[in-house]
Amino acid sequence: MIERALQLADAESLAAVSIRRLASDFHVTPMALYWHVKNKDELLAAMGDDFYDHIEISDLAGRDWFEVLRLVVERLVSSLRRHPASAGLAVARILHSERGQVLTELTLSVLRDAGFSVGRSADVARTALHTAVTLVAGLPGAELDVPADERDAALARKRAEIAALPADRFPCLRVSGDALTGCEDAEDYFEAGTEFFLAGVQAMQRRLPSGVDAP
Amino acid sequence: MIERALQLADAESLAAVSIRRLASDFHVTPMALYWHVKNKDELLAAMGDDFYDHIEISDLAGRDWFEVLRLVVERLVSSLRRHPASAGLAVARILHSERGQVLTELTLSVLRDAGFSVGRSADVARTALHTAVTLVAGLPGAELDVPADERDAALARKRAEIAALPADRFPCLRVSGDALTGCEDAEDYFEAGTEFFLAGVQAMQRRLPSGVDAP
DNA sequence: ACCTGAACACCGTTCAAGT
DNA sequence: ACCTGAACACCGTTCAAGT
Repeated sequence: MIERALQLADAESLAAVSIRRLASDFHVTPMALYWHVKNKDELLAAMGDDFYDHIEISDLAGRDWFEVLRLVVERLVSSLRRHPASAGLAVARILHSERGQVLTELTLSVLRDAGFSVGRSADVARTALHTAVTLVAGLPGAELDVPADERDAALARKRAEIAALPADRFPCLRVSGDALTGCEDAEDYFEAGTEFFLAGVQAMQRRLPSGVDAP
Repeated sequence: MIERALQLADAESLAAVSIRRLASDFHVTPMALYWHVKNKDELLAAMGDDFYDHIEISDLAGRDWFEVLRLVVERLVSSLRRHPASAGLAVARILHSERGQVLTELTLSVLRDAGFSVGRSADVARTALHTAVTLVAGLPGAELDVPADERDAALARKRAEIAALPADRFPCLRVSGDALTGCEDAEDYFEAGTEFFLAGVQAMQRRLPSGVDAP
């Protein structure tokens, strides 16, 4: 049922996921679902939890802090990519999911070891999750708020609108139209996004008082 | 009407914004609103456009590219902070809003001048917007998905749950509970988030072949 | 243990009609 | 130019009842 909801979100949109719609997919009355789930919020929660249930974390311990951080973002990204239309649900669930808790604890602990203060560690950990979610949910050209069979048309419309802009006032925008609305290589995109985040963290660490832990 | 919708989103939640609810606030039938707005999507679009209508851009030209980039993020953030619960609506509207187009053109043009390729400029510009939205919508402790009068209680519940975690397995999480769920100083938070983004951009620029434009 | 039927309070939206 | 009434197809949810 959760799996079906995640599929439905990707195929049509997260907005298309409803108790009644799922019930009719299962040839059952809407009220039948209330046996399996307390209410719709719990359904969405279970969808968000799913992402953490599919992340490998047991092999992360005992590595360099920076490598752990990179792996955490990479694994978040690849887990979220399984169901991009629901990726946003993961943020609210990380501290309610058992594995989300373990992942957070591990991330915070390597950041503290690297010299970040409690506050900064929390900032970086939060940003790691937000980065992963934003990368996946914001993949240019994915058009996740639109049914799958209308995505090509929606994207074409978007590009036509940019191309129709006056060339004298919007020269950069016009040459960047395709780059803004689409993505040549998704793997490159996710790797670049992850590197961008890691570069920010490194810059932050360089400003730390070296040799001693931050307060 | 748009202003009322934005207020309602902040006071209760974006989900509370409905045609029928707005109509009843104005002591009018739901169908009356359809005279002023084509449908609900157009209402949400107008809410998203509002953010760009309140950004000053005319004084941005003729400055150093890095200063422009900082100002763009800062102004996006302060405009989005006017109505944080609706901040997410801005992403879909930037290229449909007149001032959003101008802002994007300006941003892309300073990035191109700084030596970034078309693709990288698009990446950085997109990330600038996503950063601003994520910072505002993700302000720890804001609890924007919950009615304003339940936010304190929701936050307290969240913190209690973290405090109830087993101390042996989640030591870092427990000491970071408050830092993860709340924010001591919002101004510091937004400034640090902006600096984090800018540090990533700087790291990216340092990798550029110097003296020549990237392909 | 799992599902149904009837009911209620909500949604967005259309269309013809009113002033 | 601006609003209403009635109607339709959707929502989530409760509660008592069925097997």
